[in-house]
Amino acid sequence: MALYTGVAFNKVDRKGRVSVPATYRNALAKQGLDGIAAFPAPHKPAVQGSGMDWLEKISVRFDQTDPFSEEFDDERMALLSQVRELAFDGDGRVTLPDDLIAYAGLSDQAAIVGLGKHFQIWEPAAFEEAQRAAKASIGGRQPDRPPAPGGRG
Amino acid sequence: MALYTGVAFNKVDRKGRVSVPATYRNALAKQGLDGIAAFPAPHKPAVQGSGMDWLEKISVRFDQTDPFSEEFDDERMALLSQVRELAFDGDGRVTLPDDLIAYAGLSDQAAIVGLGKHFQIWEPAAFEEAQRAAKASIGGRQPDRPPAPGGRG
DNA sequence: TGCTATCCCATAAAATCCCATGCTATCCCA
DNA sequence: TGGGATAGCATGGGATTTTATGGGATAGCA
Repeated sequence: MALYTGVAFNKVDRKGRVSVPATYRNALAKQGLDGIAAFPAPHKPAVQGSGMDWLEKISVRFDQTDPFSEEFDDERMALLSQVRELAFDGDGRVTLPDDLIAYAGLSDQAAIVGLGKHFQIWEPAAFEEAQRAAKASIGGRQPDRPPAPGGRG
Repeated sequence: MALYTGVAFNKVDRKGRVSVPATYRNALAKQGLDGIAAFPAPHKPAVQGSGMDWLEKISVRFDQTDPFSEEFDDERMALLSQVRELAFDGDGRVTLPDDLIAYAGLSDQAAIVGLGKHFQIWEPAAFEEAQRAAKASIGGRQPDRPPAPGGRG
């Protein structure tokens, strides 16, 4: 299984398009996926992304009860109604919907942050701040500059 | 496998027609279906829609229960007897019957809400409220960390 | 013949595709 | 090992195609 790592600072153009780092795309392509699933990251002002395989895993869980059970109704609606399936254009970009752009506070640049099995898209300044806070909270020594996505470190 | 996700706010015109989002139509078309199955959503003031696959699936589930049990009899009748097949017109719209419009309280706008294997058609304000409630009820639980079945973490 | 449901066409807006351009990293060869 | 050639990537913008939507024409039915 591929892991998303590193950070890329890419442009958000006037049409709301963002290049997904090639390393991510390659990882997704190996799974036969030609796009990503995106939704508002819980608790964070960011867009969370992953492969559609993740989405299918989620949905299976929702279908385990009888059709009249209300057990998962809330989760289904809270989650699935906010998920967007974004296909790559011919050049490996996705177009972010307006509501997700607004949720993450994006303007013309985006930090695409690898987090293992998923990744997040941040407004760069907000990301720097969140990263600073994260480093402080773990207290360890960290490199000043994050490695490029999928980089050799 | 295709999943219905995201929300579309579409018009309900004076003839009761609603555009089904193109992404949904494509998914339905793969099932060889040129329309949707629609019925009152259980427990919710909304129209529930799906392809035939979903109906077959729940039908099977009904049949797996103890044949002498009356547990699902009422529900089965309530649901399956109310299912209507709504065909697409040439432009990918369906005409909602008056009783379903009334049941969902629709006027001139509809929120078409993806819920995985099925979707629902809501009056927009009612949907916003339901979504807010749903989010609140699950808190910020991470989607990859499902609650134990039957439990509310 | 009046009403309703279905089909068909027109249009504006939006999403998608396609190509061109620098730039950078990689490869190849002397 | 230097340096040019090559391929891959991020980006911009325009052309094209799809969508969503409104309205009218047509056909079916009571």
